[in-house]
Amino acid sequence: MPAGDTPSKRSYHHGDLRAALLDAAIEVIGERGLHGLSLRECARRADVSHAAPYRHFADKNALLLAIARRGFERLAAAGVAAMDGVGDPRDRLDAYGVAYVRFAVDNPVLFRVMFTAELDAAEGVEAGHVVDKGGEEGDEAGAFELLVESAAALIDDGDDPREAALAAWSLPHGLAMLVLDGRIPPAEAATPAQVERLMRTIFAAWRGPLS
Amino acid sequence: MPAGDTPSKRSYHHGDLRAALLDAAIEVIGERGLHGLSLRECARRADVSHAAPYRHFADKNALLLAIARRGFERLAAAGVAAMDGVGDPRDRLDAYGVAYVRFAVDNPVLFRVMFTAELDAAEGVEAGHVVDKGGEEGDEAGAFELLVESAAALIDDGDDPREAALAAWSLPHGLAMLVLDGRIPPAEAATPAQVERLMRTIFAAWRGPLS
DNA sequence: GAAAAATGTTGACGGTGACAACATCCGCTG
DNA sequence: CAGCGGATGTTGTCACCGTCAACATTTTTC
Repeated sequence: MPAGDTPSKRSYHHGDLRAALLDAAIEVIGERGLHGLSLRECARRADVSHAAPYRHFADKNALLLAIARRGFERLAAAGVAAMDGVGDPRDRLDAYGVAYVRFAVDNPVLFRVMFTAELDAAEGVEAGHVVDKGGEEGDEAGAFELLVESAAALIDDGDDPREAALAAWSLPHGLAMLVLDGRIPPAEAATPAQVERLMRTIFAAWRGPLS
Repeated sequence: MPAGDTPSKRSYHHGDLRAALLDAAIEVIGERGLHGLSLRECARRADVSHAAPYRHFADKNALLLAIARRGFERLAAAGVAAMDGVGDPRDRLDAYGVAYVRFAVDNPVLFRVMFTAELDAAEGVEAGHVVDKGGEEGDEAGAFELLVESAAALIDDGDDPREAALAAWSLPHGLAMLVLDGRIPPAEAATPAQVERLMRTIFAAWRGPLS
């Protein structure tokens, strides 16, 4: 029973290892990339033995899934917040798109894990938002539903608003991916402000569709 | 010399191990996903010892990069072919987008490796096409240049055609990603024909921008 | 206060990427 | 045709990783 422990050390138990592991994982991915992530390294950074993570995550994949879940929650919140108070449906789609790309640029690791991991095929994530199977509330409607509603106001009756929403989703998603992959010349997307301007230009050019 | 060799065993040397490894790798990724790829498994499938791949690829990353290179070549070819003979600039953009998504759906492994791998940061790939440093011909202009040209004919003088081309690139790219990730409800994108119809609907809705 | 559940540790196993040293084969020069 | 050198494939090895089982410690519950 080690007595004189440093301010942080909680002797045997960690306190909130689960959260610490998630943070460590995000940090590691940011430094070494997704394939450079290892549970052991996360354990090391959390000052814990190499097998400790298995008390909180069944699997390496489970850890990534938890990260993705966190990301989807934040993305949905950002989308909802961006559309909040915006009345015109087209402006709502614009606002959503801008928030979407902004989120991706501000949280590259989360966004990558959300959409790059192969945990996709594995259940737990669906249609852009996390599925809470047997979850507590399940009140997370997903920002996609709001997209559909906004798109519905823009198209002819009889057309499928979900397809319009997909169009409204695909553009920011593609742009975000290209920016994150560095596929857009740095000259075009060096600073965040530049990215936002580019985004707005593109969305403006794209305005007028969906009808 | 070649001689009448039995279909398989070529005594000591393989014949064309490099290509065999690429094929094996694509196969493995298709079966087990990107993170399930291992050089040793590729070597096994090529009937070769576990270190043989290192005579052809400096690195696991080098293998992936070679796959990405192959993909970009084919994608560019498909894009060029799709636009060939199409006169109207807007129709050219449409044709490119359709070919783009079609390529992604038809070659999910290639597309994934092209845009998901972290080899992006490492040089060798740039702005959607492979950079042939000191390569032989380097005549690969990249389909992106054709996009820029087509977009240039659609926008006001003074606007940057590259930004318009980015808009024209982002939409199919995002759609392709979402389809590949299974993020689009299967009901919307179950069969290839369905995907193509969806694509055309989206592009039609999107028509009229860029001016 | 003891049993039970939760959490953390140690040790082990097979698989993997990467390298070094060695073996074999091919093509070329003389 | 001899043989030599480079290309290609092999064996052996090392550290690291994911995962599990067995064990230790702490907290919670009755």
